[in-house]
Amino acid sequence: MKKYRLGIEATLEILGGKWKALIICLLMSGTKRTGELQRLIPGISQKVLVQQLRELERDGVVGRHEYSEMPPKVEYYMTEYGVTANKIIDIMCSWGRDNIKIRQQQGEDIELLGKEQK
Amino acid sequence: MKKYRLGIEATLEILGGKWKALIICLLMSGTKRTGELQRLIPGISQKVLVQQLRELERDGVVGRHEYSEMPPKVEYYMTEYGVTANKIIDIMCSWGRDNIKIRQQQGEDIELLGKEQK
DNA sequence: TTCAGTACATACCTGCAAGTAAGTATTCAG
DNA sequence: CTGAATACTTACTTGCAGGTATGTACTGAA
Repeated sequence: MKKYRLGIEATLEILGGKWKALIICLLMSGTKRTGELQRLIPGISQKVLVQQLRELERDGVVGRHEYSEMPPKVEYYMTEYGVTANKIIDIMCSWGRDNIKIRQQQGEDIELLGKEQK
Repeated sequence: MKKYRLGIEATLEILGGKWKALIICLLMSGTKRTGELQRLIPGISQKVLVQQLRELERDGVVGRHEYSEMPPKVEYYMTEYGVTANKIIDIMCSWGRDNIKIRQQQGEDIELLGKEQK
């Protein structure tokens, strides 16, 4: 019997992996192929990418569509349920961005890459 | 130079520790002493509690007030900045609770302890 | 003079998420 | 029949968050 003390624990299990939020952000803007994700996330290894995608799939957040073609082609997309996480991701992103700004103003040597919209 | 790809990474660094969200939830409802927190979080070790509190303090989320009394007395509380995380914590909690409910309906052997309000 | 209460620190250990590197399967193009 | 392209496995290694156990400092009560 698995026990949670707070709902947030379940949330962190699903979205708290090192790369999961990033993967979700990318899939939010549309279906992506495996190799595409890999190119969009420099630094992640293939093993870990597949692993995180499998976990997100298991948790019902992303879907996987395998075309029976050769060479292989697999696409990942947000499920209907996964899209409900949108609000969380957005809030966490904007709070984090604010936090980074504050720390920059305090002279910390940090940077937010890319221009996240909003 | 520390680099972030998305704001959410900074958020997870601050709120993503194993016990941090729980600590914040408890402090949301008022100032607490060290020992009090320890009693409210069965399972956490003293070392880790202190460690997480220090990190939250370093990140400006909680404040620490030390009374110069004997025996020692220390109190922790949410800072003005920390309170801005309220919305995140709430959303993550409610999304997680929904997730747990769904999984229970699917017959998974999990449970949400305590009766979180709302 | 020993113990209880409080809030730590310090040293050491462990498990698991993540990283590295190499192998598998399939088909078509040349 | 070799190599490229794609999407994976599998085996091994590493780093570090978190856990365990014990020590320190201070004072008043018994």
